[in-house]
Amino acid sequence: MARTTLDDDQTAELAEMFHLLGEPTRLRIVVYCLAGPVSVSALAERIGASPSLVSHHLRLLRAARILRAERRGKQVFYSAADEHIRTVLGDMIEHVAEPADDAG
Amino acid sequence: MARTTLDDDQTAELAEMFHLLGEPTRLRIVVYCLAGPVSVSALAERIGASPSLVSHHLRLLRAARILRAERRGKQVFYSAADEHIRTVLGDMIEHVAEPADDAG
DNA sequence: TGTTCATATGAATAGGTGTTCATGTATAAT
DNA sequence: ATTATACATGAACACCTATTCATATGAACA
Repeated sequence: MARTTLDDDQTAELAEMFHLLGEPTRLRIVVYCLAGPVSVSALAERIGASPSLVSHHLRLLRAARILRAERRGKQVFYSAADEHIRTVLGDMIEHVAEPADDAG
Repeated sequence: MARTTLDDDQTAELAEMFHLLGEPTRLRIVVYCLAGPVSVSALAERIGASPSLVSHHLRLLRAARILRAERRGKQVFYSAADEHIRTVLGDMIEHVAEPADDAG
C-alpha cells in the first residue's frame, strides 16, 4: 500500500526531483545515462542538442545527485549517481512507459 | 532490468507527468488524492492554499488524466484517475521518499 | 609553450508558469 | 427568484528557466 503522508521536506525533495525529470531534454539525458557512463559529446549527439545545453542540464542533475561525473582524459562520462537512483528512475520509467495495467 | 530506450512520444508524455508532479503544491494535491476522494475545499484547507489556486492545479491534473473529478452535490471530489496511476504514483512516492537502499 | 579538443560557465533573452484577484457557473435551500 | 455555498475560469503579473552565444577552463599533443 502506498504511503499517503509526506512531510514538507520530503515533499520538497520529491518535487525537486520530479521537476528535474520533467524537462524533455533533461529526461532524455537521464535515460541515456541509465544505460551506463556516457560522455557529454555522445549525449549531445544522441539528443540532438548543443554540448553547451547538455552541460547546463548536467550541472543541475549533478547538483541534485541524480547523476555523477567521472573524468577520463579529455572526456567526462556521466552515469546514475548510485544504485538507488538507478533503481528508482528505472522503475519510474518502466512503470510510466507501460500501458495501463489493471491487474490488482 | 530497467529499459533504457524511449521513443519521443513516450519521453514527452513521461516528461509532462514529471513536470506536473514537480511543483510542490501540485504534488501535495496528488498525494492527498491518492488516499481517496477529497473535496476541493478540503484540499485547499490541508494544503493551506486558496481554493482558486487548488482549482487551477486540479484542472491541469485532470487534463493530464492523473486525477479524476466526481461531483457530489455542491462539492467535487478528486481522486487518482485509475488504478494504474495510483500504483505508479504510490510506487514513485514510496521509492523516492525512502532513504538509499544499496541492496543489489 | 602553443594548439586543439572536450567540457564548463556566465550573461542575455524569450517563453513559460505559479499565484492572486475578480468574476462566472453550478448546486442547494429558503 | 434570491441567496449562499463550492468550485471554475480569465486576466494580469512577477518569477523562473530553457536555450543560445560567447568565453573560459582543463587535458592531451606537437
